[in-house]
Amino acid sequence: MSTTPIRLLLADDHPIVRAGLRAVLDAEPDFSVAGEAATAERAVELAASGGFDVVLMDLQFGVGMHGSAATAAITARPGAPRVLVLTTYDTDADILAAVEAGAAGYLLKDAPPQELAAAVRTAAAGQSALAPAVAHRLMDRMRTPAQALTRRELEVLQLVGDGLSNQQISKRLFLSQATVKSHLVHVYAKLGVESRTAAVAAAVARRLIRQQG
Amino acid sequence: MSTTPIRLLLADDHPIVRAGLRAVLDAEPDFSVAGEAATAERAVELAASGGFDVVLMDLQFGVGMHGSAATAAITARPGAPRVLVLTTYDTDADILAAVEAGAAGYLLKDAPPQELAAAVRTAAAGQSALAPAVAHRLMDRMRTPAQALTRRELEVLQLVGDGLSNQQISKRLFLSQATVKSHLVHVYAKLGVESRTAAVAAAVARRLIRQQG
DNA sequence: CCGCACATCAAACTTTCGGTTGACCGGGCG
DNA sequence: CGCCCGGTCAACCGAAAGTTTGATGTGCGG
Repeated sequence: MSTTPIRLLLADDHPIVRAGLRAVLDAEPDFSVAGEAATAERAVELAASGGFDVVLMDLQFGVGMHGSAATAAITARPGAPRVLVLTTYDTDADILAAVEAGAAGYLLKDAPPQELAAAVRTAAAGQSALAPAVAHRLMDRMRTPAQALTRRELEVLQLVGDGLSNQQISKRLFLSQATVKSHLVHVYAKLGVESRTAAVAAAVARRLIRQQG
Repeated sequence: MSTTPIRLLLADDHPIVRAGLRAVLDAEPDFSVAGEAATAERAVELAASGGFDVVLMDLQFGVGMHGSAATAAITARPGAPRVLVLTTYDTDADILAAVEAGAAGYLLKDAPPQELAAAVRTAAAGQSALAPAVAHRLMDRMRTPAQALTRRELEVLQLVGDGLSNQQISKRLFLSQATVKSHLVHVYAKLGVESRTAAVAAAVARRLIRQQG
């Protein structure tokens, strides 16, 4: 083992979660929590200033930059620390965004502490660390490609989420109702649901569309 | 100050959050974390066995009983500990359910530690502890009772937002479809919409219900 | 005690949505 | 070039959602 501890940066908007991570990780002799950030912007700033080996990054911050954007900003720099995403949701959109942003791992917050510590060591060693459940979801996606919604399908789905009827959507987009239905049928198939409200719920959960707020 | 510490029970499905709460609260000289529960069921069990003054209760557990149900179960017993709800969302549906279940307070997880400690002391003293943002929402509701949704209506609407059909909702809540429709008709009238998706969109915009994410 | 709000249910009705089938067109690619 | 995919549309039918009317029970406050 190395003689210098692994220096960690904790990025989460919840003080309670930061305290929990600090308590759990500082208990490990080879770890050293060297900084905390309550916003994604602050995490990018601190990571750029150097002095960290691994960043533990939340995805959903109350306000401001999203964790995946921060991850991309951090990993884009040469000699950047490894970023380990630690979040509550294991949705496809979140996982893919994190992986594409260059995350070295993806863990769920309900993971037991020893699993978390192991993942940090794996990431520090330059390897990938995916939670079993997350790895499983990625495998699923690979097995069934063509899950991605087309631009037009997302456009229709967004309007459904805004509360419009097929009639209203068809007028808004200068389409026939038949076309709107056609798009929605494809959306239902891709999302694995069978109603418009379920499609919206699934799409919001996967961050495919935005919900006002 | 009293000579005996306030004994706490932490109920949250995330080990990290429990560790964080423990770290933050054990630092207070007059607090003593006397137990942890990873499920709502376990929290009810432990609370019933006695030995706690205040329960810190999360609302969303990954599986099993909901936090508001657990709160109701705990506060229903004579000599029960005070329950302080500590969650991520400040929607009407969650807040009303918690308050009606007998919660002594409602805090958000992004609250600073000292606010949390203060709320625990307030709850232990037998008073109500509401986060400022939450208190404000409750005030708003009182001021405009006309279009306020009843608890039952919110409950139905939340399930609609989760993508369930009337049939599924009726089974989930042990109602007839007629009753579900009846509630929705009232919801539509109060929100000024005329479809379920529009109702969900309006409710999310007004933060009446929670949309995952 | 009476009224009112809330929650519950029933039945019949209209409208919208969901699912299917089939079709046309334009563009990208082997 | 021929093929497939994305986007467009039509007609149809059954299922679900939404509308209307009306009714019952319960609890709370004037």
